[in-house]
Amino acid sequence: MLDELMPADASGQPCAIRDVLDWIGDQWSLLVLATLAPGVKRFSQLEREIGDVSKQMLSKTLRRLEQDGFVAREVHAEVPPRVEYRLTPLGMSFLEPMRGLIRWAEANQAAIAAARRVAT
Amino acid sequence: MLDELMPADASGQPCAIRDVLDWIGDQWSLLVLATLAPGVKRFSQLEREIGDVSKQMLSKTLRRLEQDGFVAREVHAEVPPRVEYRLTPLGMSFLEPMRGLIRWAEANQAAIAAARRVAT
DNA sequence: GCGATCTGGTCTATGATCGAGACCGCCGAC
DNA sequence: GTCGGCGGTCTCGATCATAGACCAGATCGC
Repeated sequence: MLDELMPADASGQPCAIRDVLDWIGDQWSLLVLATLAPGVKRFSQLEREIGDVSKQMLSKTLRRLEQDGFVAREVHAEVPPRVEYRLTPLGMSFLEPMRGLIRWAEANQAAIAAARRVAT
Repeated sequence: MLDELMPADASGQPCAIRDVLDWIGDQWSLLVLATLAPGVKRFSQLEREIGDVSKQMLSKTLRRLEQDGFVAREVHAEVPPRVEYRLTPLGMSFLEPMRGLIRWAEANQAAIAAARRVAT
């Protein structure tokens, strides 16, 4: 598993780690996914909840997540316009392993903060 | 867990997801960690195995991972110089949840590739 | 002796990327 | 009429990554 990380090794398969990093390895995707976890949200709601994301990056991130099938976008033709984003089943299934990562992060936050302080 | 993602919410705690993203959310950290998983490696060995990382980014990434306590750096005063990198226990423990993510990636690679193709 | 080579990096020039904030059309409230 | 909310897009600098040249120190072939 871990040995399959060449850009594209002899077997020609594109390497899962690299793919997952391509999909969600940027600054915001994970945050958006996590913010969307509790349920349907609107654009400005995401903007507010995440707090320090620019509209541009939020828009871009959402479009990419939509393209990759992690979130679904639903436009309601009202005034003012209402656009809702929700996790697809794929997006939800992705949250599963993510939870493991977050749990780890919570458990080891202190250890890393300590390591960082000690570092010369 | 997932609802704790504000930049720094009322409770003042720095939000685990954001932290984990700060630590390993960049393009190369995860790849380096995974490459280092099988055991001790030298700088140029990492460079070769990862393949498309620049020396600069590899150097920078390694220094950050070292600072954060994920990898240990050992310099042998020989000629030519030899520098070895290895995972610390913290780094190894991090690989645990990562494996879940990689498994997910492998299982869902096809689904995402499909979603991407369908995307208008 | 004399250059080539190996190592683990750093430095520099150049291009990609990102964030802040202005701007947009639409409409209802004031 | 003009102010605001909505869901974005556009433009402008600042930041960031990438490729590739360069470095010291020692050893190797010749």
